Parts: sequence; C-alpha cells; structure tokens
Amino acid sequence: MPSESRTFIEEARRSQIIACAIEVLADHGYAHATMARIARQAKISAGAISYHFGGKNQLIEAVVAEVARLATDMMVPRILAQPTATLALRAYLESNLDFMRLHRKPLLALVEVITHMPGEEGGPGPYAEQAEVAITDLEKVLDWGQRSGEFRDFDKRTMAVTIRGAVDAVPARMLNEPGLDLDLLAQELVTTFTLATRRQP
Amino acid sequence: MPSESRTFIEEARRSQIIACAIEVLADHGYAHATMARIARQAKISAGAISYHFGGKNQLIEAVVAEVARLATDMMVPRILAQPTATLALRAYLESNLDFMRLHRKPLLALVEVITHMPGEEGGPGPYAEQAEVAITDLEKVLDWGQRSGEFRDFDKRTMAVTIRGAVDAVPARMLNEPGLDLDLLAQELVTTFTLATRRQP
DNA sequence: CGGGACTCTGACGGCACGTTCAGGACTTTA
DNA sequence: TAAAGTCCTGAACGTGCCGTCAGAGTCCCG
Repeated sequence: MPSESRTFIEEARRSQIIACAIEVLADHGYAHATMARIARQAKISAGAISYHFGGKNQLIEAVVAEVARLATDMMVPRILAQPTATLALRAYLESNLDFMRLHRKPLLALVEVITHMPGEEGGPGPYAEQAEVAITDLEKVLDWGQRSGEFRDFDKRTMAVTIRGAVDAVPARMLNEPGLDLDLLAQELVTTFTLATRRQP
Repeated sequence: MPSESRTFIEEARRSQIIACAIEVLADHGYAHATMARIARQAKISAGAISYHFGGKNQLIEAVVAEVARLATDMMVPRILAQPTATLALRAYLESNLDFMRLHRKPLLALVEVITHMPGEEGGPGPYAEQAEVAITDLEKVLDWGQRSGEFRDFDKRTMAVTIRGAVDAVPARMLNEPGLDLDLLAQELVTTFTLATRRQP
C-alpha cells in the first residue's frame, strides 16, 4: 500500500476526472464542457486537469478510449457468440441498445465528442475513424450473412451505413423522450432490419 | 430603378452574404465559420454583416430558413402527388436524395448548423424543431400506409426515426466518398424500407 | 529534523471571437 | 448646393477560454 500509494492517487484522480468529464459532457453538451466546469464538478482547479492529462485534447482522448472500451467489451463477445449471421445482426442491435441503457451518460458523452469535436479545415472530425470501425464491423456481419445465403444481395456498405444511422438516431431520442422503452425499440429495430436483409422467398 | 435601388442593394447584399455563409459552412464546418471568414468570402468587412443582419445568430437563422425553403419546395409537392403510401415513401426518399445532389452545399451547411449549433444547457439545439418536423411529416406517410393496409403494424415514430436516421447518415458519407452514386443509394434505400414496411404475406 | 518529490491552487498572459462605433464615401432629397 | 440618409470600413473594445507558472501544502526518506 505505501509503495503504490503515489500511483494509486494518480490513477484515482485520472478516473475521477474522466468520470466528471463524462458527466459534464452528457449533461451540458460539448460546447459547455469547459475545463473550468469539469474542474468544478471534480472539486479541483482547472490547473490540476492540465497537470494530470497535459491538456484538454488528451483528456477528451482518454474519455473516448474509456467509453469505446466499455462498448467493445459489452458488444463484441455477444456478437461473435452467435451461430448465424441473422442472430449476429440481432445481437449487434440488442447489445448496442443495451449499452445505451446501461451506460447512458458515457454514451451521450461519446456522441457529444464525436459529433461536435472540430477537426481540420473541412476534413472529418478526429474521431471519425471510430465510427468507421463500427461500420466495417457491421459490414463483416452482413458479408457473413450474404455468403451463408441468409441475406439478400444488397450493397453491404450502404446497408451498414443505414443500420448505423438508425442506431445513431437513438441517443437524440433518449434526450427528448425520458420514458423511452429501449427494449421495445430494440425489438422494432430487429424486426425492421431482419425483414430488410433476409433473402426474399 | 432609382426608387427601388436602395432596397435592391439591401436584398442583394443579404443574398450574397447568405450564399457566402453557406459556402463557408459547407467547406470548413461550423466551428471555422466565423464572422471574419464569411466576411472575407464576401469581400466585405465583418461589421457589414452585423449591419445587415444584426448579429451572427440572425444570419444563421436566415441561412436555415433559406435552405429549409429549398428542401420543402423540392420534396413536399412530389410526395403529395403520389397515389399510394408505398409510392409516397419512395418519393420521400428519392426527392430527399435528389435535394442532396442538386443542393449539396446548402445541405451540408444546414447539417453543420443543426448538428453543431449549441443550445441551452443540456437542452436540444435551437433547430431541433426543424428535425422534428421532418419526422412528423414522415409519420403521416407511414400512418397513411398503415390505414390503407399497405404497411405492416410497426411503431410509427420508431420507424420514422429509423428512416430519418438512415437518410441523415448520407451527408457524412458524401464528404468521405466523392464518387458516391446517389441514384444507386436511393434505389437501395427504397428497396430496404419497402421490404421493412410492407405488409407481410 | 530537513531536503526532495509529488500534488494542487490561484492568478496571469495570450488568443480568438462577436459586437460596437466613430467616421468616411456615396446617393438621394430638399 | 446643402442637408439627410444609406452603406461600409477599420480599429477598439469586452468576453470566454486554455495553458502556464510560481508558490504552498503534504508526504516520504535519509
């Protein structure tokens, strides 16, 4: 305990600051998530954040990495455990919405960063690659289903973008409809895209 | 000409500034669309914009109104002219993508404003209502199809949000895939959502 | 006990942005 | 022609933000 108390404090602070950044991002939006505000949430000074993370960009980076890890851990194993592509697509949708329900604020924080973080002039945001990974993963499931004969012959990329677009529309709805039933929503999405992708009789 | 030259100049300047704001928003993104930059694009000073519009917020408001008018004019008549809900849904998707192809920069500018404009603390952005209108319009088409027996019994709001999410995912793709064929894309979307909504045999 | 490493504060500098304003050029009106 | 009105510029503000830094507090080790 004594030999590790220093790094223990360091790690504890980092975790606390990341958690507070997620809280502020989810509750007040990217534009209002200033260093001073995150610091106030953590009951420390703004300088302390720079001390631990070196700057705002690196803090954001840590937040994104943390939430991405959460999502990956929850989704990937469930998807890979399915025996058929149809069930894998179902697991993709269900585990994704499960993640939204169980980690509501981290999800909203991630969405704030990905959608509002300014990138280079006219180019994509710095975390566009994050979204690209989610799409290519989905494409793999779709390719699996087409090669196995479960799915009809659609354009894989277009279908992947369509499904992700539908899923990404959910967080905004969570903000405006407090009583939204995500289980029911998952059911509707599964039905919709099962019908849209299955091989036609 | 003399009696109206004053208001003529006024209107010409307003149109020019709106066009330049659209250009800058589409090319460089909301974060980089500063007053100075828009002014430089229009070869005037930043003060002139405040003179004609009273401030940045009112300029943005004018931009949104202009683009929304463009989109409505192109889509609504085509949708209402259809004899069945199935064809109306097809017209909704096709006319929406047509608008994206014919008015690429105004569309991208509108997306920039709607997605990046900061609103009140934690609340939705000031133009969230704009998106809400697009969804309720779509719900009307879906309700039409359910009452006529063309569509199966899905949750109208969920399906509307799903379709809009899929459509709203297109602009981001236009930025990253220059050679994207919007006609082919429209065809895929029509097929996908025709299968997803039609009454099951 | 005393030096050193770690942790944090509070204030300051610098920057980017939107807005305002006095004044000038030009046009219309009296 | 003179006065009034229109249109615009360039500089000067005020604001909000991030990053830095000297110094203080705390804990450990010699």
